[in-house]
Amino acid sequence: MNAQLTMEAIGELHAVSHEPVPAPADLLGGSPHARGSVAHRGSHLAPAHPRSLGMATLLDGGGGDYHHHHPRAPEHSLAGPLHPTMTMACETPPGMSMPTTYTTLTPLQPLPPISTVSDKFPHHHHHHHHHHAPHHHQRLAGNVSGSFTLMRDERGLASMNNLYTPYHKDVAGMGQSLSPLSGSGLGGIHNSQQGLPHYAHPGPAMPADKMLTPNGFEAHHPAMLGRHGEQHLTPTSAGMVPINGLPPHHPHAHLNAQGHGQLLGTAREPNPSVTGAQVSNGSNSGQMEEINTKEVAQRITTELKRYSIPQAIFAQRVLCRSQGTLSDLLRNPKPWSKLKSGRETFRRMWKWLQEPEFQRMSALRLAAK
DNA sequence: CTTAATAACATT
DNA sequence: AATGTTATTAAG
Repeated sequence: MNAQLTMEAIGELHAVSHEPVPAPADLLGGSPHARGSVAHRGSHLAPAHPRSLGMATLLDGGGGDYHHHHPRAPEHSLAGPLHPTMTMACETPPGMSMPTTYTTLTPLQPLPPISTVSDKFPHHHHHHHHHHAPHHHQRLAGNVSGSFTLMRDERGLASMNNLYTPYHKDVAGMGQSLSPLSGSGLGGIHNSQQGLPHYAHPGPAMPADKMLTPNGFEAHHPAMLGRHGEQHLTPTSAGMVPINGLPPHHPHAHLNAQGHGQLLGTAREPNPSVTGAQVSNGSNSGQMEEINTKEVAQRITTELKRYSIPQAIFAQRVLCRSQGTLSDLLRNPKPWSKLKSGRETFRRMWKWLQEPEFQRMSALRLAAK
């Protein structure tokens, strides 16, 4: 049964087929969604070309064939012990046993640069206290590797290999660059190349599958406002494996310095130059200051599409909300300042974005319906 | 703010 | 045509 449960849970995520490739420029074929009118989401078109990702390489280890334990647990039996870090869904599964965690510290690779930092899992999300003063806290990149090291076999991960495959509307078009985006006016993101995501390597430099998958190691996001140290997480991705020669190479164009004062609420500030924008923020998992809801919304949307995760699923498992809510939030994110209780929802989204692949997936397959 | 229900569109 | 997703809207 477990198997089934598990599968069911992860069943949500089927095949994945996306690529960091900056799509051609489909620019949402136009989803004008005229409110109150017919003809809404017109068409997402732009059938992406599914490609085999190397994501599997990430942590496929646990093909997900061995399930034992959990004699009971009828509904949500969370087949996998997650870290206390992540915010589990709303309901706390009764039989939550975490000791089972086989913290398989995969040795991964003996990264050269890493040797000192030894291990230390900076996995202390949650906990809003102790902040490090803005001193020179130069964290070695190595530290990062250590953090990822703690990824343990997640059978659920297997799902990553093949995620959903429902809509292929294509996602690459938007990219997380967040352009001007205007809450309600323009809505014209025609910036075709706006993408330039971290993996903006449209070039012909990918014979087979050089850049693995996005691994979602987006360590930094511009969505946060307020001050944050800058932690250059160089996600060497534990599972990155020696496939490409230059994994952590993100040609970010960090600029975007807005942030302070007003959280572009109505977003009427077309800041095209802010395209890439990523800087500030980074290590604040416990409590974030202001979250650029707009950004987060966009990002979430992108990621969801990237992995073909239906809003319903994400909303329910990660946000503990309904699909409609999420849809609305994503479409009309209100400025953090104006949010009251909705903040939590956004927090979760933000948090999710911060999570590494593993956790993200785990969260998704938490309670199976 | 959120849910739940539903219409509209997309995909297979 | 069937199934799946998202956008919308009314109600709590």
